[in-house]
Amino acid sequence: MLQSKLFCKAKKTAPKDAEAISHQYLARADFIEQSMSGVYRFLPLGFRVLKKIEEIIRREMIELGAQELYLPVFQNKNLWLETKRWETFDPPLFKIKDRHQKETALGSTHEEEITDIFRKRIKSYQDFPLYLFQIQNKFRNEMRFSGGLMRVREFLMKDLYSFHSSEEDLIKFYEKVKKSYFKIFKKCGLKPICVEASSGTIGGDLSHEFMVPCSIGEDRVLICKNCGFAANIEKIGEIKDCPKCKSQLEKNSCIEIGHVFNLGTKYTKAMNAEYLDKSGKNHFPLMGCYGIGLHRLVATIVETNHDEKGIIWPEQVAPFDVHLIQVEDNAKVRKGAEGIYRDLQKKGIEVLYDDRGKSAGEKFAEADLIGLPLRIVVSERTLKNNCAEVKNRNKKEAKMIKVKELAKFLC
RNA sequence: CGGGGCAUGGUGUAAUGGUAGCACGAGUCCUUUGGGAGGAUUUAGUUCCAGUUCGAGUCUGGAUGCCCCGACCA
Repeated sequence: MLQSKLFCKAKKTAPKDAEAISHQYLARADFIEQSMSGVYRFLPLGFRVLKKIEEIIRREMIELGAQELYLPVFQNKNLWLETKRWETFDPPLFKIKDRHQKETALGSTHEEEITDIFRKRIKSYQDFPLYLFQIQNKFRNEMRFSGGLMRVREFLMKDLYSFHSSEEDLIKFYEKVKKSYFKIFKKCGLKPICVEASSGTIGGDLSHEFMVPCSIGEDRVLICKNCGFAANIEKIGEIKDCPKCKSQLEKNSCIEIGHVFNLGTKYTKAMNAEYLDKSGKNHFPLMGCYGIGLHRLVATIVETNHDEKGIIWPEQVAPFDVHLIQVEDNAKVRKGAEGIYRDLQKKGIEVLYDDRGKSAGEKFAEADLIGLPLRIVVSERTLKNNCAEVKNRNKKEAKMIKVKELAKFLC
């Protein structure tokens, strides 16, 4: 991608309302733009990040044996009446009326939808287990929106639902999903801790949250450094000593980036979704649901991967792999840079090529702000030795690499 | 939903009730190019509706929007 053609234009100043560092950098680097309170537009750079994360998650879900589907945003009121969640307003639904005054809602979660699909076509024990997931926008009528992408009213979410014929099978899968979540978050450059949580309004007997320690986090988590026990303060209250080993607990602010629930038979019972076992007896299947909020994930990645100059994208979620910068806009330098641009692209490396006539300092500052993992500088000075300068965004020192060996060096 | 705050070009800011100005950005042209360059030129603003006043960005009332704190959440 030629930066001269890139729709996103870096800015020197952030909107004055942006307090969270992730909000400031994402806005300044022009990844996102606010449209209204709690609603954000993803511009081309931001969208590329979203797509990268989506693909990491999708691959892991498929690895788990889950099948992807796509459910409607419009939710049937009757389904929500069945589970008695329509009136409780929990999770906070956006209720709307059509022109015939018929009520419907925008999806805030999809347990009702998925259970309805399930009960219409699963009748036998032979169909278990079943795993279905989607990556789709959720709408939540929260009391308040805050922190840029941290808490918004419309956000992209991966939601996975599992159906089981035995508790044992559910627990086994539940643990598998937890492992898979750790893999996903690691690829996103995050090191979350898994904590016991209260299930809140989604319901169920058991749930775990994935928490990333961060000062702007809204959750308070108690961690035992001795035995590794960790729990949301919401679940266990303000206790001082570890319930497992009696050591002193440490209090941490955390961002919740994922949540897994053992729902038991809450939804299958409420919606009368039954199946027949071997002996022809009716049973309610057990359910699990597992969510990751992608907008918050983007914000959390930036919150925990930046320096005073800008974002430092983890490799796998960066909008491009390489930021190629030409210093001095003359025929020789341009020819050198264009050659590298073509070579790298041929190798399947995604390159953002700064071909603009801006000053070197300005280009470097913008490159640091945008935060691609690798920066390659081409100038008269480097070309004199048939070299280009290669620098990691998260390192101070740069290396001179022969232009001919660049592609090989990077692969 | 309760409490607090703010509202001026795209962004950040100024203007005793009396000419809406500055900087950055953006556009065009020229000169520049190793850490946010210079010149020329162009562009664009008082959230909305009432009221007070000879005169309102400024005062009053209302609406709307946005931010922060609490409860809620991925």
